[in-house]
Amino acid sequence: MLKQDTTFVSDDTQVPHLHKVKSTSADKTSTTLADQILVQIQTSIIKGELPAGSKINEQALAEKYGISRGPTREALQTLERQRLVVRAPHVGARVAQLTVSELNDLYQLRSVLEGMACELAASRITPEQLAKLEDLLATQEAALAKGDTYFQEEGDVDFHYQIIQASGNKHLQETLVGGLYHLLRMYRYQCTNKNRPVKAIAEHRRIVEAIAQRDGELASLLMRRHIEQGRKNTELRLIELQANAAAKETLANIS
Amino acid sequence: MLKQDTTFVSDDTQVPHLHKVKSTSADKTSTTLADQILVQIQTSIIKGELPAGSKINEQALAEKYGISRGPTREALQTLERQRLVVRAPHVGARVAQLTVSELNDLYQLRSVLEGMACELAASRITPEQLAKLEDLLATQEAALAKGDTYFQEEGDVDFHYQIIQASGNKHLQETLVGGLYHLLRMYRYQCTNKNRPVKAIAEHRRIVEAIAQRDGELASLLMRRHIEQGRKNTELRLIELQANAAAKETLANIS
DNA sequence: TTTTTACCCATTGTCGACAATCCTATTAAT
DNA sequence: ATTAATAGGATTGTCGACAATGGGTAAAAA
Repeated sequence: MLKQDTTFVSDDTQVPHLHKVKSTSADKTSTTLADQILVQIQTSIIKGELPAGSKINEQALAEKYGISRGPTREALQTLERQRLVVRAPHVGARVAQLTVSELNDLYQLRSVLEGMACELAASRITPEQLAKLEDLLATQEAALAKGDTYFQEEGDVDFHYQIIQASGNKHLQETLVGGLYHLLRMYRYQCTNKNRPVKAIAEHRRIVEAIAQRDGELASLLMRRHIEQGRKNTELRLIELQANAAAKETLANIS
Repeated sequence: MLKQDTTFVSDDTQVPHLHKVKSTSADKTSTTLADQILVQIQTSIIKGELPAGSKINEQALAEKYGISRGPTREALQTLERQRLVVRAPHVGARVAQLTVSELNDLYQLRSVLEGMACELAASRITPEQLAKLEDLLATQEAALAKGDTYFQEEGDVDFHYQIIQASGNKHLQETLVGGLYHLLRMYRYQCTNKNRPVKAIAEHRRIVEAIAQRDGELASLLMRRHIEQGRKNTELRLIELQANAAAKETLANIS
């Protein structure tokens, strides 16, 4: 489920007192307006409701969520940090474009970083974390038996997330979770590779085993291969997606 | 000199048509207010004029630069992305704290990323980029002969920066330059290790040679060792710095 | 027709004021 | 004396309006 908010305050149980002043109440989330709409815009982008490469109008976006441009701008800046949005001064924000070369850059970097995470996790993971990881794996395998594709996707994100957590390196965590993962999810969602379910889970199992045996080198190798598989898969889908788009484009231009 | 602005538009040669309509022309400053004060606050933090761990008051900061809180807040959010500032909702911003464990996390990550950069650079660097890199190295060696410590520091940043550029991986560049490098500079500036000048330059030379010979594996190894040297150096200084601070603290409490 | 130029409008950047929240100091209670 | 509760002040979050910039359109020149 990839915890959204920003690190600190890991476990707080403060009662939010839910006194909504404006708009529809019944929100579980309190903190700040910018944070609330952030996750909404996020999912809009990842799902493609805001199409890749399209321009974003601050005013329109603000009105859509019933707030002013202030928090909207802050959310956009956060989305820029997450690589989901590109902004230029005095010009505005656009949804990130999905290109093959960027996909490769992204996965290349991810591969190195998660390889590093595995190596660290192998030497630092606690028994509790390991137990949680194995639980998750069991859940995934159960879901696989039922052919549940949605939880499959979520489970995969969780799997990688837990290993990153177990690495214990704060900057690594921030870089991956705060910076790269959202864009990754966008590629994966829109290139809709659901998927190679059987093999991926099997690869997960082997990675966990390597970590459990404290074999960081092996875990890292397996993870990098696992990610490379995902990259190939996504790349193929992206190419055909773009071919379709290009075809539609030229067709429209001719008519 | 670590190029400040935000990636995209790598090589454009569009003529801006310089048709200043209003205000005084001949300003080098354009773009946006937030960007302008950003670099000022940046250097204030890196140099320790805003002490590590200290609270930042938006209003006071805005007044100091003669602007309103709006752009100030945006600059602070950017500083958060650069790891120089930590913000909490409804509480505010603090300058990042320098700790030994974070230093290690940071350098560990940096080591992996710059190793990766070397490997990519070795296979992708262009003759022009290589020439520029060797020029820089020559300049550094010349500066070393004169014992010029300031350009030494700047030159080192430039050296690593050029290799990162030569890697050609956009996300890697953004992660290192946009995300990690500023905090790194802060550690290095405040732990004031000026330095191990002779050895560092020699290491630089060997790295460049490896890249020129397209030996990415060797270049990566040398780079990782080079960075580890820097880490050790900085760690020692940081420890004694914090020991001093702690001593002063207890002394003040006793009196 | 094509290119250049000038203007207008849409959009972003900035400001000051108000609302909501947190921190602190003072007071009250055990 | 120590802790808990409360009120006040200080600081952050949000809003609406205005200023400044860029893009697009239409007229003018080639």
